[in-house]
Amino acid sequence: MAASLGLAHEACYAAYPPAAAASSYFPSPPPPPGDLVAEFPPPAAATAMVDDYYFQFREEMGGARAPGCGGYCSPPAPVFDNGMNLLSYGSADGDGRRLMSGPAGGNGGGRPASLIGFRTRSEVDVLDDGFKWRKYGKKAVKSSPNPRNYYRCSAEGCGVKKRVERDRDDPRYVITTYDGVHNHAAPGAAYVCPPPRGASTTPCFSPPYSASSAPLVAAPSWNAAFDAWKAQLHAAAAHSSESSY
DNA sequence: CGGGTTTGACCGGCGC
DNA sequence: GCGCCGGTCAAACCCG
Repeated sequence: MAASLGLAHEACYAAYPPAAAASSYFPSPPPPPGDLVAEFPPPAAATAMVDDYYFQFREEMGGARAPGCGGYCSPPAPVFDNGMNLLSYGSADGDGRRLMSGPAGGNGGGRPASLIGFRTRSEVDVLDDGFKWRKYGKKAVKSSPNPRNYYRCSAEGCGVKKRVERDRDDPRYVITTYDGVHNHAAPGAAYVCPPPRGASTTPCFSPPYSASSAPLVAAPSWNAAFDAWKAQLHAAAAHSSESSY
């Protein structure tokens, strides 16, 4: 079965300052590929490369500026059915340990069915991503001075979970890890648009424009674009392995 | 009163 | 086997 890309929602996370939109999303430079995939065997070079390219992809696709707010909006945060282990993103914390874990994340049974995490520079801990979440736990983790919060999708029958915690090294960043694929549409796509720097830090939660006219990368095209990227990467990886090994 | 949050307890995996 | 740790449960609590 081909790995499918299940779109999580149509929200966007914004980060500022705008001038550094891309680097606001991800560490600069990105964490070493080895860290990204260390938890998910096999840590094939190709996989690491895909992860690396994924950063670039999101940076390139994430520069669309949302009118009416001071931030830049990233593409929708995807939740992937990644049988291909493509999107396991997690920056290593200070100890070099994984940030992501979970029933499927442990090495006991293979890779996670769908797991993606990302960093967002935000002063609010919980970013509205268009889905309704219910908090079910809070835990102090040894590897970080900041507590980790656990959320579950409130939709009946939807088992998607997410973990939210402040970056240990830079508390200005929120690390959100999604685990699972939503089996329903977002109840209300929300756009989180931090105001310009210096202004109130209260995010706006209503879309500043209709989804149809949004200059953001629309969900389907984002998926399609990423699919194209994957195809390129696999082709490149195949070519590279042929010529290098 | 219903739904969400808080928080301590509990459980299972893992390393020693 | 034991202790540590992360993840989850569930009762109490809070709030609209």
